[in-house]
Amino acid sequence: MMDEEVQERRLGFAVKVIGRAGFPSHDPRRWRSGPNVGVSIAALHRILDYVGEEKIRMYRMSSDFVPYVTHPDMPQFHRQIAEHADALAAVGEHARRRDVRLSLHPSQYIVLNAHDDSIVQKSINDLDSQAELLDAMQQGPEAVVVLHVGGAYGDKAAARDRFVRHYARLSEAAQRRLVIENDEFTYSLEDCLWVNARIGVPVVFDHQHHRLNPGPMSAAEAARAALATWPPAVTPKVHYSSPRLDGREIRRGKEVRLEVPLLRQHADYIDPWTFADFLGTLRDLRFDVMLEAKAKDLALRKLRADLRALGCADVLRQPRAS
DNA sequence: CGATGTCAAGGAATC
DNA sequence: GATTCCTTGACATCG
Repeated sequence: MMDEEVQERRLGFAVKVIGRAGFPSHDPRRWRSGPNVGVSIAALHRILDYVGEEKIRMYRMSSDFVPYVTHPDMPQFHRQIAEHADALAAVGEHARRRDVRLSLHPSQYIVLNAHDDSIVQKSINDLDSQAELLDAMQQGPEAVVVLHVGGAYGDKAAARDRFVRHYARLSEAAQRRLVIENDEFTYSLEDCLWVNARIGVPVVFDHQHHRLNPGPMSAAEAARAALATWPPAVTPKVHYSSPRLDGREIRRGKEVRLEVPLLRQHADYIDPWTFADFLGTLRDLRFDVMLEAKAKDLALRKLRADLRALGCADVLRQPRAS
C-alpha cells in the first residue's frame, strides 16, 4: 500500500495557505522590527502539519523565507542560515517525514542575464542563498530553485548567451539546484531547451506560458521534451494554471471594451477538463504538478474533488519509479 | 480604529 | 527620460 501512494502524482501549491486561517508563510516584518528566519521556520512547521492533514505533498516556500538575507545594506541579516542550521535541519526533516517536496521561486527582481553586473551579482547572491537554504534543510535533489531565463534586452540570443555565462558564476549548490521555466513573453520552451543543451540545467514546463508563448511543438510534445531534461533519478515537475476569464469593462462613451491582459493572469481555480486532457497525454511519464492558482491550496483541494466528480481522477496516477 | 502609504529589488511598454 | 504596470499582501504609519 506504500506503493499505491507512490503512484499518486504530487500536486503542489505556492506559498500562501488560504484554506485555513492563521498559517503565514514566513516572518513578514520590516527590517526595523528585526524579522528572523526562526519565525519563518516555526511557520513552516505549522504549514507542514496542515499539508500533511490534507495529504498535499508539494509546497513552494516563500522566496522571503529568510528575511533580508541578501540585502546589500543589511549585513546583520546575512548569517541567519548558518545561525539556524539546527532548526533548519529539523524543519527539513519534518518535510521529508511527510514526503513533502519543497521548492523555491525567486522573485521577478532576480535576473541572472542582466546587463548591469550589480544586478547580476545581487541575483547570484540570492540564488546562492536559496540553494544554501535547501541544503541547510538537507533536502534531496527534487527540491529545486525555479528561475526564468530573464530579460531580452532587444537581443534575445545575446541575452541567452549571457545567462549561460553567468550561470558559471553560481555556487556549486546553486548550479545543482537551479532549473529554468519557460515564460509567457520572451523565452519559450525551445529557448529553454537551447539553454539546457548548453549547460544541462533542467526545464520546468509551464503549460499556460507555453500556450501564451508557443513554438512549433504542441503542449504534449513540449512537455515531453522538458521532462526529458531532468536526471533519471529526479522526478520532474511541471507548472499548470488556468487563465482568468472575467474581464474589467472599460466604457468610453458608447464603446465598451474588455481588458484582454487579464487572460494572462492566473484564475482562482484550475479548469479540471483541460487539466485532465493535458495529463491524459502524458500518462506514461512520472512527474509532479505545481498548481498556480490564486486560491492556492483551496484550488488544489477543489481540483482533486472536481476530477473525482468528473470521473477523471485517474490522470493523477502515474507509473512506478523504475 | 480605519484609512492610507509603503515595501529591497527589474523589465518592458508607453508616452 | 519619466511613468506605469506586473501583482501581492500585510506591515507601518497617520489621522
